[in-house]
Amino acid sequence: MKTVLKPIKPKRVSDQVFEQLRELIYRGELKPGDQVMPERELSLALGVSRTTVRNAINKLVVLGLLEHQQGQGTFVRSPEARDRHPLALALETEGATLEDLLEVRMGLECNAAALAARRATEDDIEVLQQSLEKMETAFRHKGNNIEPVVDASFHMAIAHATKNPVHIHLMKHFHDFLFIGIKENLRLLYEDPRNIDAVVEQHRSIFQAIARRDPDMAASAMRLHIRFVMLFFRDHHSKAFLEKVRAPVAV
Amino acid sequence: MKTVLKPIKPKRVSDQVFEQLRELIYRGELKPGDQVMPERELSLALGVSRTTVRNAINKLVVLGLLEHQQGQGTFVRSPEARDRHPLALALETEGATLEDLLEVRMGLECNAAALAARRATEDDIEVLQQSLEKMETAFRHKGNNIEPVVDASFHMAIAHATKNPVHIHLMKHFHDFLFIGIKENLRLLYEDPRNIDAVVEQHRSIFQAIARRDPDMAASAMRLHIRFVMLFFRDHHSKAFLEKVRAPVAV
DNA sequence: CGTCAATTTATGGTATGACCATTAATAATT
DNA sequence: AATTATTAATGGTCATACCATAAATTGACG
Repeated sequence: MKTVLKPIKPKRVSDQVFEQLRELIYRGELKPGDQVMPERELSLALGVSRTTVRNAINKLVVLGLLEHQQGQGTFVRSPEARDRHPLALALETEGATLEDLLEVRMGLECNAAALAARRATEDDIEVLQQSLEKMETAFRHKGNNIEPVVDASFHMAIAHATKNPVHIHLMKHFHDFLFIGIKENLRLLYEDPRNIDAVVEQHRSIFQAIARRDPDMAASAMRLHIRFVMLFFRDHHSKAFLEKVRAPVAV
Repeated sequence: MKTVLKPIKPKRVSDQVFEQLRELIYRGELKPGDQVMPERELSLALGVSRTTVRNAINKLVVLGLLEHQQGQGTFVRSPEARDRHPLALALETEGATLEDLLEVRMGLECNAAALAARRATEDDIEVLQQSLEKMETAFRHKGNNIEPVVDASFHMAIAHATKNPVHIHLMKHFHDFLFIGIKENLRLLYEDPRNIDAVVEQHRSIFQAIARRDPDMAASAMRLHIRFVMLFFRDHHSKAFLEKVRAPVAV
């Protein structure tokens, strides 16, 4: 019989720091514009040398997630400022549309939702619920000022709940063109409170399905959610197109 | 009058080193596969600290131009290899299994099959058919000597038929660790002619569904195919896995 | 009192030098 | 001849000190 060898991980320390920081950004705990802890503090807090911390941070700087400002600090770059991401760029040259992105997510995430419904731990469900509540309260308090990152964190939480390292890796690595690329458009979606309400409701359905361990319902709820977003943009774009046609004159 | 001021250069030392090295690569003085001077030598030759040299090199590594090999040196990456390895390497350290990969493919490719059924052109269908026939004849002539690449090309053909640049892009990046990484295991699958026969049959089902423009059937056929491979690897030492897969499968 | 320059402070950037970790080549052992 | 230890080369990490830059604070001066 073929023994399953243990998956040893000889990770570099700086890579582990890198992962942690990237996670903070993707989960929204470090929002665009935020200043990250100074290198000296970080090295102290993590128990590693400043050299190692610097390597990790530099990596994030090169990837466009962070930005150095000597004498001032290191800051999280706004997504709009990092449209130069190689992947995002590659997609543009291929003429990818928002709908293309959502189509792929349809396949990936419906499957992921089903897997999550089977394997989510109590902790996973806890995280999902928190993410959901975060969105609900943000909606009630600020009205139309919802950060797209809250949306993304919900989907990333589902990814983690699948316990599938390939899926998790995929979502992390391609996060930029799976979410960031459409952040501006998401703002459009969130301009209308009715849409926020609908999205929150859809998220709740997904959450409940996962919490009840119902894979089919989870996949189905996710499908409805993504389809909703898809239809919104299809509709919105056609509307914008019509407006352009009707008002062809000056600004 | 406003004179065009010189683009002042308050360059960081490490950036200057970075520029020099990048220039060497772009000008071809450092060709793919070449080893770059060890960090200690470089720092001596350039009259800067090793720290600075390392920063410059790390930047090039993140950008994919160089590649570290601890204990061995730092090498210039070939342009073709620049996109691939990071994913496959990262996955290994996370202990991803074959089943994890197939799970993700389940989501991606079932969706893709449905899309392909809707959008495939006559040319796409032609390519799919050729890929299918290639496998069939290879099976009849050489028996158990099927190259995994034939399998892969079928799936890539479906990806192209979706007309979704995001999916195509994803599959390209996926290809390396999705197919090449499991070459050995695929050989195992193809050792048994019955398996080849089954896989060919499954591919034919997928093809027919796409040719008949039946999205649901295409997705369903793809689901059966991937599940077959999944179950084979889950317990390929079991003689009776064929019976298991013939049994009703609810997904 | 207000303005502007000097000083302080916080933070990233560079410099040394030592040691750890990994790998391939080499020597030693059987 | 094959296997096993040793060594050497190289990237990775650590610790400490100091340099460079930019904001905040202070203080002299009008």
